[in-house]
Amino acid sequence: MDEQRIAGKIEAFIDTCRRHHLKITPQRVAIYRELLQSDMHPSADALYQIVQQAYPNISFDTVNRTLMTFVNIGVANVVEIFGGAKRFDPNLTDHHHLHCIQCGKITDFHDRSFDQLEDPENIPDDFHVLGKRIVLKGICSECRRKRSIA
Amino acid sequence: MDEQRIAGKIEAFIDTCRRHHLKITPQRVAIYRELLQSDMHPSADALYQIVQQAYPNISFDTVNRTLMTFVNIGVANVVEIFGGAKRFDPNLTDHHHLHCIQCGKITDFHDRSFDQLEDPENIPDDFHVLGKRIVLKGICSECRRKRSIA
DNA sequence: CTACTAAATAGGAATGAATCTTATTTGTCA
DNA sequence: TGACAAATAAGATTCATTCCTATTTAGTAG
Ligand SMILES: [Mn+2]
Ligand SMILES: [Mn+2]
Ligand SMILES: [Zn+2]
Ligand SMILES: [Zn+2]
Repeated sequence: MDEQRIAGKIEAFIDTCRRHHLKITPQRVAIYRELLQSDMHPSADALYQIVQQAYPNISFDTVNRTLMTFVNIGVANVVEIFGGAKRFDPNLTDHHHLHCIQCGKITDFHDRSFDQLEDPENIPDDFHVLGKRIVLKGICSECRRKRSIA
Repeated sequence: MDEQRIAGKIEAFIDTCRRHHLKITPQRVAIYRELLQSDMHPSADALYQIVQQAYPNISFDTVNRTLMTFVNIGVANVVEIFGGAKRFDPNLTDHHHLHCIQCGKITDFHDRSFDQLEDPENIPDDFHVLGKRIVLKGICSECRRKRSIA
């Protein structure tokens, strides 16, 4: 993502914060920026390690709390995992995930036909669907290579 | 699931254990039986509470370790979650999940057209797909009712 | 610009989930 | 039946998350 686009996203983020009467703190903006720049669906701790480089005495709690705030105001999501630490995603567009069961890497993929799937008929008719995601479990290229060597 | 069907499943389970050179312990069978009987995708702790009634001095570690063994030998799966404790699923058939973001309940649904979806074209061609699941996030009927009251 | 106030932060304690360690018990098989 | 590797119970440890509280700060009104 180029710096132009990031700047725009951060503008919009700041607007959203204002709408929710949240203060624009340097920590919040830094965390949001690093989340945007990362394409790996980082955990709170992974992001903490990164943000810490610029803010040496930021606390883990601030990173974690802030990420959950992002989820609450709708600028990020927690993604589906199979255990371990929560992983965060700033990509709000319709998309889906590849999940490497070997190394835990989570990769985006886009697919119009998946996005356009109708909600199924045979679900309890009083379940109110808010979002849909396809998760593909498998082995990523890197792990495949390592495997074929081993 | 009727007792007939459960008995059959347990037979098959015992065979699988033998094939993997795993001992048939009363704990293993009890944990597997309770997992089968539960349709709520229980956590290790939830299952521990249940199995404990019949085996008062079973340990949590045994339940947890045993569930992970089930995953390893392919008689159960860890299902996709958005944080919190792992949830286990003995249903190996092609199916998908409704996820209540309010109460955390995970409900099965079956849908032929979802099962039959082709793997998408535009994924890294060296990602080896092992399984596909659709997750619908939303609000379940109970939580909807509670909400409309509140 | 200054002062005020509610919100946010840092840092550490507490809780929850999963795993590890070790002594003991128990299936399995000869 | 006896030997032995595997499995278990119980508690300790590690990792993830949330809570607590004193301090700092963004936003705002004067
Ligand atoms: Mn994503
Ligand atoms: Mn299921
Ligand atoms: Zn991988
Ligand atoms: Zn619910």
